[in-house]
Amino acid sequence: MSRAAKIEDVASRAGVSVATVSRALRGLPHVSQATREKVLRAAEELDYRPNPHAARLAAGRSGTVGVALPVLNSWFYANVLAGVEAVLAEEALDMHVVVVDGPDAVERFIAELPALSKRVDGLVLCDLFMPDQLWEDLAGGPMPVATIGVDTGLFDSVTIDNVVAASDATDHLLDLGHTRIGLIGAGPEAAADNESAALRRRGMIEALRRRALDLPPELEAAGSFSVAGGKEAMQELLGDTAPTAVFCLSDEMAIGAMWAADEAGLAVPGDLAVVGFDDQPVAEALGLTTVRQPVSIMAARAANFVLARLEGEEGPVERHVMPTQLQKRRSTDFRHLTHVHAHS
Amino acid sequence: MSRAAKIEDVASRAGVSVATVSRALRGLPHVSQATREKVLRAAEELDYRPNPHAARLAAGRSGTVGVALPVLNSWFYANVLAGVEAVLAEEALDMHVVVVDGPDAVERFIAELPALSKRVDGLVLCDLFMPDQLWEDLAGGPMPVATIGVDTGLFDSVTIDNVVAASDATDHLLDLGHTRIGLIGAGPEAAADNESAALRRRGMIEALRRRALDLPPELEAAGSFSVAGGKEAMQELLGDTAPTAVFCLSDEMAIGAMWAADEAGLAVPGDLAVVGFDDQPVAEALGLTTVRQPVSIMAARAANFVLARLEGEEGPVERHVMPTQLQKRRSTDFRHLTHVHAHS
DNA sequence: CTGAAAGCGCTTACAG
DNA sequence: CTGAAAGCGCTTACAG
Repeated sequence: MSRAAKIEDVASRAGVSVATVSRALRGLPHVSQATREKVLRAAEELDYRPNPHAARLAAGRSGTVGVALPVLNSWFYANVLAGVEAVLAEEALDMHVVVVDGPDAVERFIAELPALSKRVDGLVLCDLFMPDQLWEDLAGGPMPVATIGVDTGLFDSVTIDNVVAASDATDHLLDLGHTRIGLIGAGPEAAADNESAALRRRGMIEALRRRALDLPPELEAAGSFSVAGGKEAMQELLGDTAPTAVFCLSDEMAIGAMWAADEAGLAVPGDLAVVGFDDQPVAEALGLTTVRQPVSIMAARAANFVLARLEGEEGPVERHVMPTQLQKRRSTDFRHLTHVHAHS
Repeated sequence: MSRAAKIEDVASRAGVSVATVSRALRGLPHVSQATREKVLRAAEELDYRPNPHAARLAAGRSGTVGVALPVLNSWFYANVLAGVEAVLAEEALDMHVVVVDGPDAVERFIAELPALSKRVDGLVLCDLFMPDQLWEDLAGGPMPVATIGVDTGLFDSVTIDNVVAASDATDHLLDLGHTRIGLIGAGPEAAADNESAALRRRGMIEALRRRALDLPPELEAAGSFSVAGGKEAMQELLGDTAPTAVFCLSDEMAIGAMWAADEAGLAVPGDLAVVGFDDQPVAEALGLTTVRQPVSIMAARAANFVLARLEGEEGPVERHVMPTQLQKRRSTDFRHLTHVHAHS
């Protein structure tokens, strides 16, 4: 009802100076037990809440960690955000979300970095791709940074081995006897703005090469990382030169591909085997074979890297490569394939 | 390289006072064109970025809107967050995310409201349920608030008509000839912490009553709003008293229910018709009949309500009830049903 | 239109 | 262990 209490009110009520209140409330040393209790009581009685802006201005720290990611509403990034948020909430740190969607947004992000550095103490950057020079500029700055999905060698990072993950997935399809395998999610030009996609493409091509196969242009289709994007890409791939299997760079895309197959009257896996990427819960429900990556753990680890640096950790750059696992399910099940072959 | 410029540096470089710099940079009136340009140039040359903490402390405004939601990584809430974020980013406002998961977290949220009110100018509260008294306390405060999924009558709100949505879904199943219809997502005790679920349950019961049917306990199963939760709930419902149709309170749950049905050797919709809620993209891909709600629009509208109040809008409380639409798809397709009947 | 000055509410050396 | 005082970097009446 009355105006909010400020530190001065607490000080006078406790009969001490504001400096002492500040120390006592933040749990700093050099405060006698008796004084501390007196202060805590006064603060309690006044329902005192420190003004964060004043504290941040005075201390030169924001108690905030920034998180940059391309979108908020895909399964993968929503889980990244949730993972980071959980860690920060535990430490009573604020989270500052920045959505960096597309090349223009990256430019804006870069331009606003000096401003951003005034409002966050550290940064988690997820799947943000920018020129080397800018990474180095960032590294020259004072802010601890951890990256997810990108490994610059300059910052603590948590990634997966996209090449291995993709070649595992491809090997699985090859082992099932497929020779015409399509790729949905990355075209030959993927690289600048989506390094992960480029690496997965490379892993796939390497696996094909080992069996003397290649990835002709008519078996590749890019598209947005969504159900609709996957569907459209699959439709592009259908026709005379249709593959017998597709590797999709996200589960959403894989579901879209299965949808397109269904509409075209193709059975999965009989006429078309499908592999996804991520292993979101829906994938298991649908029997979708997919590459599992431990999203929450990756996000939490990146957040913890930043926290450790904020606490003064000085060690060398940590570059964690997390394991992925191919989850083999119905969408590539050879038994189904056999079954279908019996039909034809 | 050198230390970051502050407003004083800009002032002296432009040859004006800091007050003038402040006005010029924020586009306030009463600054001559010539002066403004001089200031802008100086700011540009020094790559000046205002310190947000100082500005917020001095102005008593945070330029930040808070968003509270139960989780970040479900489809629905991820889209709520994305919708709010898009609106705020457009206005160059910061977003402060607060995850309020479960009753304990609600208590903590309430306890921290005084602190929160110092760091945000307004609040979007999504599916937050608390005692009437606390809503009134909030309404007594200075902060503009908009609610999503809750209509207290005290704040601008955007909701759907859960009763109608659920009875539409139920009517659809009844029209198809189902008489044993299960409910997944809300038990008889749902209410305190999940009003939407309680309302949907009521809508279902009303639709059943109109046909002289009821909802016996063995046809209800609560569970977490996830694929796994839906699966478990469905498994509970299977057995001697299994329903021929289920209404699930989220698409994730519906997908889990279909999964359980599949594992039990039941065909959808032949042996079990399934209806979901939300209409996420995957639902269409799977042919899942579901209630569509316009999530992004709801989120954006709530955010805009808060913005309008922040800009001084004084009108009466806005209570928007958004339309929902039942999307009829394969998972309840009567033709399939007929087809199956022919078999038996 | 412009400036001098007070003030926003904290934290942090510096003394004692 | 504790306090007085300066300072963090802005905004905003108040004058002119």
